[in-house]
Amino acid sequence: MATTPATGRLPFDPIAEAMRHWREHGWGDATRGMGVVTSVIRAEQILAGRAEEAVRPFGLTFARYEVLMLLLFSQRGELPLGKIGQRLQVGAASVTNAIDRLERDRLVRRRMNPNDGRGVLAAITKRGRELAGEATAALNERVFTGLELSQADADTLFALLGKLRQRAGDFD
Amino acid sequence: MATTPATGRLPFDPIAEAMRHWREHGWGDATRGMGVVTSVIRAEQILAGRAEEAVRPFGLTFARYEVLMLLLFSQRGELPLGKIGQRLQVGAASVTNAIDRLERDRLVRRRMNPNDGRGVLAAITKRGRELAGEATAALNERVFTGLELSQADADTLFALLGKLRQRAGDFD
DNA sequence: GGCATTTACTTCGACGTGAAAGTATTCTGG
DNA sequence: CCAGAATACTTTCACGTCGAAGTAAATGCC
Repeated sequence: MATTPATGRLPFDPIAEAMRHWREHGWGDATRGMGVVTSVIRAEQILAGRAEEAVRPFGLTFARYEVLMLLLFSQRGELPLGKIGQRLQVGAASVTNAIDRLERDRLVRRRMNPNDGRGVLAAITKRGRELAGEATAALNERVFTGLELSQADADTLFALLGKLRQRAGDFD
Repeated sequence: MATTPATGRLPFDPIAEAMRHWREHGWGDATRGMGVVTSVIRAEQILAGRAEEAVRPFGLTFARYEVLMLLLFSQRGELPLGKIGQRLQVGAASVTNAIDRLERDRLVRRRMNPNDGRGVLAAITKRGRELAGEATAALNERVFTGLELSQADADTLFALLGKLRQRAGDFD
């Protein structure tokens, strides 16, 4: 009848396997980078999947949740769409899309930007604030706490990813 | 006229900023996890974006490239679709989709599985092998080498992500 | 002031992905 | 041997994302 999304777990590490192939083909100098990139991608699949799952009961996606939190934390509870894209590092089209759906669910309202005739402000609603709070509680409890890494490992991982992000030109 | 995808870089780390908010709201025990999860997601955006870019000139996406490499490395140059999903950890629908497009571009051919009437084998073609080789050269040169991390940092990062993946039940 | 350029969004199309449901085939327990 | 369950794919739908192109308003520069 119905099929589940993810398949079963493997008896070996597919990334280690790929690295073996890389070496065998004489691409040794790229092996480390390949392993890192592939690992980041796979870790993201796992963690993002959990986040998505935690937030789904609230009718949210993680992308929309992020927009909501950004607005929640903003001083006036509203931001120009462009700023949102900048902060979340997604293209303008993605922001338009997210705001469309948040507005459909009355979690956000679009407003003309009084200081810029081209601009649009997304303003979080009361409902939006409430839902953001509930979704955060779920995320904190079901995903952010209880990661399968010691605090020291988590700190190291965070630091290394920060280094990578910064050097990649993400901020600063 | 046309707008570029990503916006400019920020003068501060948006993740550090979010962590500050988390602490202010009394969610201190989830702050570390939030930082790690968010960092992994953001790092993936950066690295996957580069990989996608490197592979695009060959008419490939990274997802399809991965399928191609899996077939290239397989002993007979062909695998049942189910195995592919298992190895890449994606759902059956995604595999069907990827194979559809690879077949459209004649990089892969579908074959009935002689040992299982329900099954389908994806077999890489000569063109597929050639393109996979070229795309790999581009990836190795433009993405996998020259990561902005020292070898030691890269090794640590790889090890930590491996620990995370394994404990999350990815393999083993 | 007035025209070219830039900026802020929106729209459209292509793509990958998960969820859910459908079909065909193989396996299993009695 | 056969009915029910599990498998292997496919299909459809919702969604997020990028790339490209379009519109409208603000800026810049003579």
